[in-house]
Amino acid sequence: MSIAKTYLPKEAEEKWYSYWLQHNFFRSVPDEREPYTIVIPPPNVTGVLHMGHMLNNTIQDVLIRRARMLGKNACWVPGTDHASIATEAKVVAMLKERGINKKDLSREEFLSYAWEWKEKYGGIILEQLKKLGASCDWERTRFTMDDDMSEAVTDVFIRLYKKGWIYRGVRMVNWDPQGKTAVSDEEVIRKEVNQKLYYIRYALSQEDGLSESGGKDHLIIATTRPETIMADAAICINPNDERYIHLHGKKVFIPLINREIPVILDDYVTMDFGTGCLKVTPAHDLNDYELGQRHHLPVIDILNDDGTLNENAQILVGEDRFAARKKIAVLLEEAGALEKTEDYTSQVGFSERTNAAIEPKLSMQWFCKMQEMAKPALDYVLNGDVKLIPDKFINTYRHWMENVRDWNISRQLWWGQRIPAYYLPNGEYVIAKTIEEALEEAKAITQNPDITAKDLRQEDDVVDTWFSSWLWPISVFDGVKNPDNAEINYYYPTNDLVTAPEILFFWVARMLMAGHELRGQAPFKNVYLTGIVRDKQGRKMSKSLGNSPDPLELIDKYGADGVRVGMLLCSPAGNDLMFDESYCEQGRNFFNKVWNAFKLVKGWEVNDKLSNPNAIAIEWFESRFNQALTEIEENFAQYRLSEALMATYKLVWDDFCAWYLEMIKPAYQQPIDKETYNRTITLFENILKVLHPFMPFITEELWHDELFGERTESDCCIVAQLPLNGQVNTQLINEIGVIQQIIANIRNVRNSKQISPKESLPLAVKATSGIDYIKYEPIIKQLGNIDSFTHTQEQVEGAVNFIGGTDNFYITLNIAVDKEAEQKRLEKERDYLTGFLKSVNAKLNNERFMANAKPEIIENELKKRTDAEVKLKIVEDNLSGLAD
RNA sequence: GGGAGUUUAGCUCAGCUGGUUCAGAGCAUCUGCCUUACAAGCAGAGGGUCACUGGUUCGAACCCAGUAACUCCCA
Repeated sequence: MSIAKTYLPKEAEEKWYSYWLQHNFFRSVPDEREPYTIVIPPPNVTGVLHMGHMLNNTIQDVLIRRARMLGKNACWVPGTDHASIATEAKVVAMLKERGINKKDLSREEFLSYAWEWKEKYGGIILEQLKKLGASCDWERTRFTMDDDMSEAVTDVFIRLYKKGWIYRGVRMVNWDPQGKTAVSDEEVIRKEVNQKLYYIRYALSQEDGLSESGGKDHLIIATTRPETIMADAAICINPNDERYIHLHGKKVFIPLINREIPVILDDYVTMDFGTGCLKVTPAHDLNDYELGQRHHLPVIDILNDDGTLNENAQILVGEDRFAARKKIAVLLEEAGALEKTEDYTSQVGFSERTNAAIEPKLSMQWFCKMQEMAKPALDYVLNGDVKLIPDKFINTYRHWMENVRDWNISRQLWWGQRIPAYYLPNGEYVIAKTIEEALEEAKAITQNPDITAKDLRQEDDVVDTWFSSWLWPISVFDGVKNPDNAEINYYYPTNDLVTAPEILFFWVARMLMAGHELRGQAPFKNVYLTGIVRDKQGRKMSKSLGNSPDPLELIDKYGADGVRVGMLLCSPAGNDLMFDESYCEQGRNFFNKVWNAFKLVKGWEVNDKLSNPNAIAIEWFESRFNQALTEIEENFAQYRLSEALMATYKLVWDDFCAWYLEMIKPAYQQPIDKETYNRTITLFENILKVLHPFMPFITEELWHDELFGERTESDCCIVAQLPLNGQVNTQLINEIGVIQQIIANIRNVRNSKQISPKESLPLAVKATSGIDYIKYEPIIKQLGNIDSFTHTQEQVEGAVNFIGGTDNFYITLNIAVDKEAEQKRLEKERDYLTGFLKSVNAKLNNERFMANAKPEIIENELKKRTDAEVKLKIVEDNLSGLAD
């Protein structure tokens, strides 16, 4: 069987992915092996695959594949998240396109549309992940609104309610007027916005003849929200503000509506911001709300849920808040109440989901107490039971957990798990899993046996999506409803969680809370936090900027293996990565290199009669391989995936292809001996194993080549066991290091003298180092194209020389040596060595150094000294030889 | 305003407990090569005041203090 000139990723990818599926290699069921578990951060059903997913899932797949090859029972649970706000918005938009208004639908009707939408689009990302090679156990695919997952959510709600950790209350919430729902603090994105600061004149009440005493009949406030003046409950000034002493105890009129409000004193007010007079609008600003509470001010809510002004506003009723802002500015101007406007930039919150400007709004919501749950969740991280990688996130995490506020868990939406609260006609409510249970309880608390299900009304709100996804690592194994089942006992706690730092609080912290509360154990041991994928200019990749490549096109262009390698090459843990397609190109070049190396080996003819001349090369590479294995292992242990990949890359490209294969490569059209051939095939197989987690497809493709002999159906690279660490001959590695130096020097001489690599050269060595060059002669000859290699005690006249290790080498050329240039070069080297020696001696002659430095460091300095002395002598000898 | 982080070659990053030939890698660049696995390649080379200023130390990219720039989080 011959092998194609280049590797064709697409064919191999399709072929092997379905082969793996057919043979159930991704499947995991509990057995006696050690489990290794990852639950996928479930992507939103609304999403399409973006570069963040590519990175995140490449990392997870590398970890999972490696664990599988280490003999663990690797289980990667996939699934999707229902993403209540985002999905509901999509469905509403879809309905709108079809000419259907959500308001005209019943809850049930709307939900059936939503499910229809989910069935159609909800699995797209998972399908796309398959193209990347993701080895998830697809039989375990879960959705956060699967019946049993939802039941778990209800159970947990009831459990926490019974503990007194869930309560209902009026709070200032972040209101999304477009989604018409409250959103949590974490779902509000603050952005700098260019606004105007309106300076508005409020007339003072004249009842006590103030205009004479104060000389003024008005005060001026500065606000960015003039449309909320109708909701003002007071004007607040700082009691220490000397400019306004005359206002103490006075009252003012709100312009346009002429409602009278008091002037109150509170040192909350910053004197040097605006005019120092603050309008207090308790219904529409969190700080004002708290101020209002302190001063017992009325709460006047002038906004409807959709952001339009209501009757309480008296004017501009029905206008949208932003339209109202423009109009009221005109009205104020006309009324002579607008002093001036100024440009002003400030932070405004926007809904993460709908991008609508968030409106602080008072409303009745359900809350989950955080205090008790935050403590153990923080402790897991602080005492190291759960490791954050990189650990710089511990500080942020701690800060958040120590300042956590109660979690608003209700959402005024339909898509999600409906809150299991049932209201009685008298306004009381009961919490129950079903309406039947609710009815029982209602009868009990009201002492009224005649209550029927019809008298009960279930809460309209659903719970926040995170209230279901915080159960994810437990509920995917049915561990909420059946806390002692075999699966959860086997797979929980999971090993690694790979996610973005942005959702450290949203999700990771809450999973820790739920894990502790429900199982007394953190849900995972390590949290690997990936960076944000940015473009070359450092901008976050986004649809609106259009700066994100289409992942599937990338896979098409560079192969899944190329893209995987490309992603990892530029992804240090926790740091953002500046993605550039050239990384994928590098990945593609890499697998191409592997392919070509394979072609070389495959092309060899074996002659049984030949003896093995390559024992040293083989032993050297085996040692290097074992050394690299350790290095790779250490990198993985520290989650330095890009470095593990780089170590693999260099092992394959440099050590194996550039050195080993060149060392053993038979001359053109010459056969190779059997032993070298067989050993090389084994080495190649080991290389495929090490490469597999990074490049699953090409390695599987090559694995099945007949070069490796017959394979049984289930003998696949994906389930092969990684090679064990073997012996490392350090002396051999060091000596080959010197040999490599010598060869580089020979090539350099050729290059600088413009001698063709085809022209063989004579090499002589004057050795004192004790390296047995005879042993390495075949390698030097083969790689340096040397025809004779002689040992000498004398300097070789008229030859070019160089130092390899601490020995002096000569190449006699049949062209004259440029003595002057040679002298200059040697002088330069002499000066360098002299300087170097001086600095080493300075250390060694320093009493404090000798007294304080560790023995091995002193030993090292001594070695540096002897080496430098030897080299200096060589250089000086060569110099005097040149002078003769 | 508060907190955290970053700053090392043209780019992206390593650099562990301060001590290995006066700081390493990959990519990019330059030079020479279509050398029979690979031009998606081979061989070689150049490239750094470790942000800045002080301090500690026999010794600092690394520890300490300050400054600057950038990024993120919270208000």
